[in-house]
Amino acid sequence: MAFFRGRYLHSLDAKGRVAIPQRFREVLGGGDEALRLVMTVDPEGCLVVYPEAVWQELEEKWESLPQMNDELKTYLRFMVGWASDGALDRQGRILVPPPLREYAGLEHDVWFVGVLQNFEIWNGDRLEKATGRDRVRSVTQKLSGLF
Amino acid sequence: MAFFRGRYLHSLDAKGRVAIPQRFREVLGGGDEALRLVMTVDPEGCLVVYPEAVWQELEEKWESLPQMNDELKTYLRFMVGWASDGALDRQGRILVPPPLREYAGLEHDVWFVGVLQNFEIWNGDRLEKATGRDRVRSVTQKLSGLF
DNA sequence: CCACATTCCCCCACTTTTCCCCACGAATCA
DNA sequence: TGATTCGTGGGGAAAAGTGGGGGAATGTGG
Repeated sequence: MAFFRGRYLHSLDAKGRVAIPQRFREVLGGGDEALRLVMTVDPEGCLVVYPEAVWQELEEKWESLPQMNDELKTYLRFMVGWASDGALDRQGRILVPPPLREYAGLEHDVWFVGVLQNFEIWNGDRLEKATGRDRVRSVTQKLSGLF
Repeated sequence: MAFFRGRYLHSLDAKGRVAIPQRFREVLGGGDEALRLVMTVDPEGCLVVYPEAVWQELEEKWESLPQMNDELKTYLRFMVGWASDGALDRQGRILVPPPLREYAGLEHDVWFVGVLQNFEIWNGDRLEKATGRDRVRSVTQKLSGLF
């Protein structure tokens, strides 16, 4: 299994396009088909991008859950409601739809961050706050039970 | 099982490359295949380097945990988000990507420090602060229950 | 149903980074 | 003192990221 790893600084051009880091394209392209992906938002304030196959597994899981649950409905309104699917253009870029761009506060410089099964797209300042050393140290304490 | 031990002063060249100490290469190359490794960051402010096999075990463990957990997500954003995998070039060097170089404050002189299963790469001043006698003395006290 | 504006995607061109390869110098050992 | 090993430096081809022009597609308003 190949995973998304690492962080890369890329730039969103005037047309709202960004190049996906080459390393991420390799992971996406397990078999070298179309490289389709689904992009949505994360409550932390960034965008999340899934390979289409991974996203579809999530959808099936959601489908199988009790649909009357209000919390689930709220969650789906968020995750699915923001979702945008697309493919890479021939230069390996994706187009970030204006609402998503605005949600994540993306200007010219954006960070790609790999987190195993998917990757995220961040505004630099927000990323720094979310992954600062202090924050990580305190989180590590709480996790120590898990592994 | 061979372990990483000792400290070595090497230099990062203008292109961001450093030679891995020969003793470490021997440990990495249990069988003399590709010598692949994964480099990431540590909250203490240095870089950590794992043989690829060791790193993959970590990833598998993380994958098996509940993915909705916010603390885990923060942790992965940090550990995996900074990770960079690579191989040694024919001179036994690795390329330290600019974001990692900056994170760890690496300039020309860098220290390699072996810590059993993995090794670290340090800026000299930071290493001195992190391993000063006073600090180690106080830490040793707290450990006395463990062994 | 037809103009018109807008969005999207292809192509091309430029710059920067990465990764080969070769070569030098210091240290070690015979 | 020659030979080998190890760390260091640089040249150059290839790859990756960036930006812009223009045609096709889409959607909107008359």
